[in-house]
Amino acid sequence: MSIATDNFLKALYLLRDEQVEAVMGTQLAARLEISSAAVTDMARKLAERGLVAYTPYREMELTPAGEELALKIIRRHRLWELFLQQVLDMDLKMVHEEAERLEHHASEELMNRIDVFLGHPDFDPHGEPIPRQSGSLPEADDLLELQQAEPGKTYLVARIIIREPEVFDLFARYGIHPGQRLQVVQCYDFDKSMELEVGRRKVLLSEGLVQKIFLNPLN
Amino acid sequence: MSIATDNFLKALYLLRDEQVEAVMGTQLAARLEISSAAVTDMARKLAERGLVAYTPYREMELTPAGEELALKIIRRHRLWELFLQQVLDMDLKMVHEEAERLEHHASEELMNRIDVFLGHPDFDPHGEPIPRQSGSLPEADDLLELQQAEPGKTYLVARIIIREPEVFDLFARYGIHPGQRLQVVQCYDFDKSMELEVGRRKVLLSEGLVQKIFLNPLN
DNA sequence: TTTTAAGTTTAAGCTTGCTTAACTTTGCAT
DNA sequence: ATGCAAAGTTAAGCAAGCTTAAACTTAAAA
Ligand SMILES: [Mn+2]
Ligand SMILES: [Mn+2]
Ligand SMILES: [Mn+2]
Ligand SMILES: [Mn+2]
Repeated sequence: MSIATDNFLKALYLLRDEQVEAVMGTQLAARLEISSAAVTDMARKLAERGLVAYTPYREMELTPAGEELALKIIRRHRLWELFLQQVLDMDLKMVHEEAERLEHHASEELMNRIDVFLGHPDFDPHGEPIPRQSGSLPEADDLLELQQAEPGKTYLVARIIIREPEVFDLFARYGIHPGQRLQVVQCYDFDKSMELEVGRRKVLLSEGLVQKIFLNPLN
Repeated sequence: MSIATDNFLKALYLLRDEQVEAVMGTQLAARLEISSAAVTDMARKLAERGLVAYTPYREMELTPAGEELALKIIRRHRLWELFLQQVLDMDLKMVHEEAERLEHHASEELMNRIDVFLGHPDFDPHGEPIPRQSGSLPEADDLLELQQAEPGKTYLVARIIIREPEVFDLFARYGIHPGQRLQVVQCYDFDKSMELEVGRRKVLLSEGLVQKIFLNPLN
């Protein structure tokens, strides 16, 4: 497995996971920042190796073998993220960028030691589940979308799903991260933006930002 | 900088450091496990970039710019080694192999955090000096070669220089590692092998093994 | 049913880092 | 001084992972 195939399998898994529809080559190309010609190329190669189910001009899917590999890479990524955050106190954005590279270069043995060091953790610093060595995924509690939250009640940020690097900074600046407690001050139904109280501070979030946040009720 | 150039510059620096004579292409080829044609190729490319002083059919040398880069990579390597040993309790052999890859893939920022976490350490787990961010090298105490050690006196292992993977295991099995105290039991002048007491155990070392060990007198 | 736009594939080509095989140069031993 | 072995270089070629441009397929609109 090379870096390029690691990243391809991972992107295919994550895209599939994020949406209802089948994954199209253009999406993969956009996510991986390569041309769609390169995507076709890689798809053919991985199909030959039995990792991707692929028919020309049709959407593509991971085979069970491909999914198994994808989960291994995601496990590495998320273990690195948590390790770097816990041990070296790196912020969410750095941690992701660093893990994007380190995921390809640590031995199995090293990853297992990191796993043990962290006490076989279930979630990474974004609140995303860390696949286990067996390939199974820890069950997340049923999380509440921030949209569904009731004004006045207090919640705990459980998970933040961000793709855009700028947004990491934004949330960091406003203190929004997994584990943080917050309250809804008001919902603006006309454009679905919300006003929150995070710590002592009031924050206004657009719909796009609101959709990135998932909560657990605080007992 | 790519992995191949990183490794080339590092190997050139270390070979130069290990021996009196100038570095020959064959040595570099052997160390990097590539053909000498590939060495010539890389030498030309790095000469163009001002990192290596190179004239065809003559030995090659790092330029000051090349040396600066080499030291940066060595710094990364040794910081990773110490980090993996201290934090994840990996053994000397694993630590080296892991560092051989990780040295190319961590950001400056991550390396600095590791440096701070370790308290700006001066030596790696082999006893080799860790180049500072400035590029300077911590001065090692004047170490004693094991050959020069006097029977009866007690010493501290300060530094172990190993290239051969099997030897890591051998030394590990006999408990020989930096920080370990030992005594010379007897020197066999006829073939320069030595008998040591390491911990409670007696060990016989051939000349080749003896030459890998450097000591500090114990007060 | 034809047209069109979006998406995909093919073809040709580039770069890096390597290979082997044939050669040239160097310097040492005779 | 000559000849030879060791070291180094050149040439041709390969694989991976990309690129752009042109050709093609699909599905949906007109
Ligand atoms: Mn991530
Ligand atoms: Mn990656
Ligand atoms: Mn090392
Ligand atoms: Mn390396």
